[in-house]
Amino acid sequence: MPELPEVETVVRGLRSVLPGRTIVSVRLGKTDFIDDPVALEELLPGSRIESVERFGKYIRLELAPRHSGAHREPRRYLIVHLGMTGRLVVVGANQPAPPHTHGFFALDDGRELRYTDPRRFGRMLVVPDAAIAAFCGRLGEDPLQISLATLKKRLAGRRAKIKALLLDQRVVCGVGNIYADESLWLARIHPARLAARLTADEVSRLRQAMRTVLRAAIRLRGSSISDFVDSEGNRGGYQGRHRVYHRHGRPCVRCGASIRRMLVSGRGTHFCPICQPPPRMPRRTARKA
DNA sequence: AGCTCTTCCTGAAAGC
DNA sequence: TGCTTTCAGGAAGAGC
Repeated sequence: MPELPEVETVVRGLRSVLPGRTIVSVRLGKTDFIDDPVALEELLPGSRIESVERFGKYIRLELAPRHSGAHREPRRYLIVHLGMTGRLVVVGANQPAPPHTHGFFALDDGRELRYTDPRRFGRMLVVPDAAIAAFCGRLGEDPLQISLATLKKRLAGRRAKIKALLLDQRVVCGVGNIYADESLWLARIHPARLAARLTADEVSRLRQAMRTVLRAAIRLRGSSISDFVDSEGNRGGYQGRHRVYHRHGRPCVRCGASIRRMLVSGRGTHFCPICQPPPRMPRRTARKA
């Protein structure tokens, strides 16, 4: 499942080939994951790609304004979220397309940007210049950028479990299930701890753990669990470095205890029961007699 | 308001 | 062995 390191890997690949290229035509397959398919078909052809950026788990292609006659259209952005199983690759337009390829964006150099997504949990939309700040503004800060003071502020007073908040993109953006579990293990914090109950030192360790884990994962070009591949179709290398994710029943590399799996806020959650001590049970309300 | 649960979808894995 | 059932998960929206 593409999270921050996987999306960063895809973005770096796309950045090496897309800027300067113009989209010449658009062909779509299934469109139920696209906000406005007609907008993609009408607004993208003739648009030159200026830059490729990541924000959270989103990919943002900046498109230069088109000129229609004397009229200059607004700058636009193509926003792509890979969801669970989305792939964004650039290949020769004559290459056969794998099943579930629902977006074909032909480029002016004979290649094609393609979007493949079996489960269609991804998302694709065009956002005009005037709306892009609001769209990006809904997200919290990037976990590689956020200051300790800001993170403390975001968690202060929150009675949700810390893992649920790490997955909430309005708190920090880009962390998903794998890197939430890996970061909490490195910081020695149980995923079901309430955010408001974390000590200042624990919040600091958590921030540092996210930075360590995410940077290492970027360095290894992400985790290929199910079918993640980068923009050239290559698998990542970080799946071999997972310490808890999908390791339930196997020994903790730090203390040897058996890694456990539980549900936290409906998510499969992996942790070490020794290194990550569980929260004390909430005080039971007084019972009559 | 804040938090958790449900829903969407398909392929892989578990179950019989 | 092979078919059927269950499950995983990002994020929007419903429900409590």
